Amino acid sequence: MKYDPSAIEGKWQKKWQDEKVFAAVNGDDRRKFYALVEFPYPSGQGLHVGHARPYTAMDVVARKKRMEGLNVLFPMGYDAFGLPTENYAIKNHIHPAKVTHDNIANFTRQLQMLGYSFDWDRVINTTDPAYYKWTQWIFLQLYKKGLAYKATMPVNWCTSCKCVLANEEVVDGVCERCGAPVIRKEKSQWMLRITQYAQRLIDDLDELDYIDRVKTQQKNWIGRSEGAEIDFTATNGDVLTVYTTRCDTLFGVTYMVMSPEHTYLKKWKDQIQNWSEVEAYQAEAARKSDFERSELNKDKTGVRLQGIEAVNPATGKQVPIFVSDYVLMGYGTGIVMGVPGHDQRDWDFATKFGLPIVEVVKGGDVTREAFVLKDDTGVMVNSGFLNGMTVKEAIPAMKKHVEEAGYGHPKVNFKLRDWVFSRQRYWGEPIPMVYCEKCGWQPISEDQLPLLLPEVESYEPTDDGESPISKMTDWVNTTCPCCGGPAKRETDTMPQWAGSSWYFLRYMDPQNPDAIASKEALDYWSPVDWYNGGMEHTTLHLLYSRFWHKFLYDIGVVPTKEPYAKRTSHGMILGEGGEKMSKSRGNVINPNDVIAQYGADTMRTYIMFIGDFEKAAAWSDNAVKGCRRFLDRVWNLSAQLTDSPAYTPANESAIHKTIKKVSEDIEALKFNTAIAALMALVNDLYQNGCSKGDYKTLLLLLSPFAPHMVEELWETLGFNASGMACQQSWPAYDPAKLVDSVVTVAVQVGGKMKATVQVPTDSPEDAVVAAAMADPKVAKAAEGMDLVKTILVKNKLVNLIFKPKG
RNA sequence: GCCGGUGUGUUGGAAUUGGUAGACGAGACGGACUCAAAAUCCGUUGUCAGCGAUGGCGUGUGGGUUCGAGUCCCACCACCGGCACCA
Repeated sequence: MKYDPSAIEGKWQKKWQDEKVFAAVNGDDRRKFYALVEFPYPSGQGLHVGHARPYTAMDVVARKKRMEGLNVLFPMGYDAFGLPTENYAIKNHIHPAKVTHDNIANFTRQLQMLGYSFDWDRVINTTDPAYYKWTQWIFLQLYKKGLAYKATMPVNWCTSCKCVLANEEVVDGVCERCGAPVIRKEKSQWMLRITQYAQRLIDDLDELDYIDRVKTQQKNWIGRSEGAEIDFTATNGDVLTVYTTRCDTLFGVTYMVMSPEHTYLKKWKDQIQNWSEVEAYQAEAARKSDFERSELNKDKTGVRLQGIEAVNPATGKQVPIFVSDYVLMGYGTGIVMGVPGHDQRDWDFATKFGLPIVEVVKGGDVTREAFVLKDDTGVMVNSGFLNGMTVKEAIPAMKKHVEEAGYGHPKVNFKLRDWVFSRQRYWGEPIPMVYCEKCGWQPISEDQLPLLLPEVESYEPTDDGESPISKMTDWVNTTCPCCGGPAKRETDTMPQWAGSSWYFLRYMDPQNPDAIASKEALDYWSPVDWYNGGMEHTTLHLLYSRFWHKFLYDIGVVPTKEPYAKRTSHGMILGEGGEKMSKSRGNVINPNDVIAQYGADTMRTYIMFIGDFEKAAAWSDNAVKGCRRFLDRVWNLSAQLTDSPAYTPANESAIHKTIKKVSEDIEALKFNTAIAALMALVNDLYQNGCSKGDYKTLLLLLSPFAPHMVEELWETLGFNASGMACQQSWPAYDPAKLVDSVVTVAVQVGGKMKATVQVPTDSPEDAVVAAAMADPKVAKAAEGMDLVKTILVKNKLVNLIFKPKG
C-alpha cells in the first residue's frame, strides 16, 4: 500500500480527540510538565507557517515528555481582542465578536489539521466575558494596591489608529501595527506602575533558564543605571536636582539644562527676563514628535534663561541655565548638569553656545571632543579634593562627599517607563472604573464583574480621541459605587497585552467561575516549565506578564515569583529566497496548501528540519519534497521487515546511538539534527535489513514528528496491543551498546591529516602508534625521521611529531 | 554610537564544544528501470593541478596561542536584530 496522508491523518486526529488522549490531569501523581506556546491572535488571514514552527517544536517536546511518563499540560487559546479585528469589523460592518468567532473556528480547524496534541478541553479566549472577568479583576487588585493610576501626560498617539500606544509599541517613531506616524499628545490615561518592579524584573532573571539574548534584551530595556542626585541652588532660592552617573565631574560643570516641559519654567515666568523667547522655544519643542526630537535633530538647540542662574555646590560658582530639548522630562529629574569636557552631548551644546569647557579628567583633548572614558586611565584634575584620584576612585568618593555635605545622595535610575494602559478603542476589555464628580475615580465592586462590553452601533474611533463606547450614554452614565450619586464609566479599554499577561494561569483551571484558577491547580502546575515564543515579545508580552505575575505573587494569588521557568525563542520563517513573507511580495506559504499536497506529517517534519530552530530560515519547496521522500522511505520499509522482535545485530549500535541523539537533540531544540539522525538510520536499515524490532524503535522515535503516519503503521503492523504509539514509553538506549568494537582513528603527522587506521576500541597508545606507523603513507613520512612525540586522543586520533635524524 | 548575534560547498545547514571540516537534505551530473516521462533505485559532487595514484589549498580578512583552530585570544570587514540626546 502506498503512503497516502490524506487517507489517514483525519482518522487519527479524530481518534486522539474522541479518546482525549492528550488530556492533562489536574493533581495527578505523575510528575507534571507544562509546555507553553504563545497563543495566536486569530487574524482573518488564518494560521501561517510562522505559527507552525514554534507550535510543532513544542508539540514534539510535549509528545516526547508524555512518552517519558510525565503528566503534560500543552494548551492552546486565542488572544482575540485588538485592532485588526476591530478595523475589519469597521470596514465590513460585522460585529467584532462575530469576526472573532469565525476566525477562531478557522484557526482551530487549521491547528487540528496539523495534528497538535493540545488539550482541547482547556481552550481559552480572551474576549470571553468569563475570561476577561479575571483580567478586570486583576486590574482592580492593581488599582487597590496603588499600581494603577490615572495621569495626564504626554503620550504616544497614533494618528491613524486614533489611539494611545505604549512606549513598547512605538517603533522608529511610527505605530508598530499600522506604520502611521506617532505624535505626542497630552491625555489623561490609566497607567500601571511597572517601574516599581524594575529592580525585581532584572534581579530575578538570574534564576531563570531563559536564553541569554532574551535576558540581555530585557535588561537593556529596563535600563538600570547607578549614579547620584545632586542639588544645585538657583539664584532665586529654588533647588535644582540633577541626576548624573558621573558625579566625579561635578567640578567641570559650566552650565545647566532644563527640559522644555519642566514645571519650573512656568513657575519662574515672572523672573525670566526673556520669557517670550523661552515660551516660543517650549511651543516649538511641543510641536515636534519624539521621533523628530531624538532621531532627526541631533543638532543642539536651546535658550539661555536671563535673570536666573545656578550655583555649583562644589565650587560655589554661578553657571547659566538653559532650556533645551536634548534633555528629556521623562528620565532622571528633567534637569541636567552640563559637563562639556566629559560628555559628548554637552560638548556639542557648549561648543554651539560658546560656553567654557573645563577639563576635570586628564587623558583626552577636551578642545577637540569630550573625553568620556571611565576606566583607570583618567586622573582627576581641577577638581579640588578629587585631584589625583582615578575616575573609579573619584565616583564613590564624590558620592560620599555629597551625602555628607547634604546636597546629594546615591540614586538608581531606570529607562523603563510606566505602562500606558488605556486605549481609545472598542474591541478590548472595559476598564472597570467609574468617575464621580464628588468622589473621584472609584473601582466598581468585584461582584459586578465582568463588566460587559456594551453593544454599539459604530466601532469607528471618534475624532475627538475618545473611545466609541463614549457615545453609549446608557452605559456610560451610572451611579457612584461610593456615594450613589451620578457618575460616568471609564470608556477607554485595556490594551491588547492585558489578556495575554496572565493567560497561562487560566489554562490550569480554565472553567473556574470563582477564581483565576483554584489554588490546587496553581500549586500543581506552576510554573510553566518551558515557554517558547517570538523575540518580538521580549520587551512587550514577556515583560508585562512577568510584572503581573510578580504582582499576583505579592498579593498571594500565585505560588511562584516567576511565571516561566524556561524561555526559548524561534527564528522567523522567510519566503523562498530569504525575503520576509508578505502578501505584497506574494511569497506567503499557507500551511493548508502544504498539507494538501504532502500531508501534515511532511509539513511538521520539514518545518523542524528546515534549519537551526533559533535562526531565521528560508522556505524551500524542494526541501519539503525531500522530507516527504523520507517519510515515503519509512513507509515503504514496512513492507520488507524481517520477523525478529530483536534488533538486527548490524543495526544495534546505530539504533542505540540514534535513540540517544534524538532524545538529547529534542531537549536542546536541535530538531534539525534529530531528523537528520533518523534519516541516516533509515538509510542504514535499508542497507542492513530491518527487523520488526528495529522498525518499532524507529517509529517511536519518529512519532513526535510524524505522528499520524506512525500511528497508522503501528496499527497495521499489529504493534498496538498496548495502545497507540503515542502512548508507548520513549525508547531507552543502553550506553554499553553505543561503543563499537573497532574504531577508526585519524592519524596526523605534525598536525596534518595523513591517514586513518582501524584499531580495537580503547587500544593503548603504543598499539595505536604501531598501527599508524604501519600505514604506508605514514611510513613514508617517517623515513629518515625520529619520532619525538605522540599525542593520543583515545579512539579518535593520534598525532605523530617527527624530527629529522641526527 | 551602544548592546546582542551571525559569517562554513551551488544551496538549507552539520561538526561529540580544541581532535578526520562539509553529517543529513536540496540541486546538479552519470547510470539502472521504462517505448517514453514521472516516481523509484544505485553512483558522483569543496576547490586547484594531474590521465592517474597523488599532492597543494580551503570555514569573512589579517595576526596570535597550540602537537593540532570552523571552534580560543587580539585587530579588522560585512550582514542581521535590539536600543539610542537615558545625563
